Amino acid sequence: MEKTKRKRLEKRGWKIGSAAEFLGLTPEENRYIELKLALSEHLKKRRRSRRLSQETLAKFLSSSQSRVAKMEAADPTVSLDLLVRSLLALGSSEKELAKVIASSGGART
Amino acid sequence: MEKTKRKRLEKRGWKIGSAAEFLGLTPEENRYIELKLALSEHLKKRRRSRRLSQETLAKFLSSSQSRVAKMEAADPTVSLDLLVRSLLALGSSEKELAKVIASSGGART
DNA sequence: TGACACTATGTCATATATGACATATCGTAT
DNA sequence: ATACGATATGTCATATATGACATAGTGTCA
Repeated sequence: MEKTKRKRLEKRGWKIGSAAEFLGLTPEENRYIELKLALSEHLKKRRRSRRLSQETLAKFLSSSQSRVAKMEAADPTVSLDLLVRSLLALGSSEKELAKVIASSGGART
Repeated sequence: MEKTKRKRLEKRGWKIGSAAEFLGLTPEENRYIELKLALSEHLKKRRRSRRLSQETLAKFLSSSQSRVAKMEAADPTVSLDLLVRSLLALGSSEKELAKVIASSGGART
């Protein structure tokens, strides 16, 4: 289960941290990454519910298709700034962002 | 009141947007900035409640006093990433972040 | 007054993020 | 099969963020 996660993250290019302990990430790095993952998944959902292609969304955001793809893949080179600005541009409310972020934590209801 | 805000932001180095309309910012830019302001204020609060100096916090974050000052001043050169990572490092929960972000919106209770 | 801890501001070399582009892969029709 | 729209992946030049450092300002205490 943690192995799976490791693969999932390594595959995505996350080679964070230094020492070869546990998963190689500190709890804080982990929470930060989970937060980005949650936002990127939400972005994908929102785009799809609007029936937009990555290309169309990219133009709307003055970005490029490849960057949108990377956002949705939670590529390590995409910043929280870009994710948040994109979601705001897509019409997400602060409350909505808050919900997504809160859920990236304990996933408690 | 809006004049005040403009000064407040311009003074801080925010020279966003292009055209000279209203405040020079689109609603999305504005919401993005408010979000950063909310986080930076929260960071200041959290640091103070822990009775840490900027210098001490900086070392803890492997950063520098000047960058901490800029974080707290919501300087345009500080990223959401840095703000969020700092707050997580300071022990903020996802729920807490969510609250701060939600409040940066309508400020509804 | 000066000395002090703390904070703010400006600059810079380096590190990281970004849009753009090419190209590959996938899905799903015909 | 092939063709086509969408998505993924890799690279690169440029843009932006970062830590570090110097220095200036601010408050407080003797």
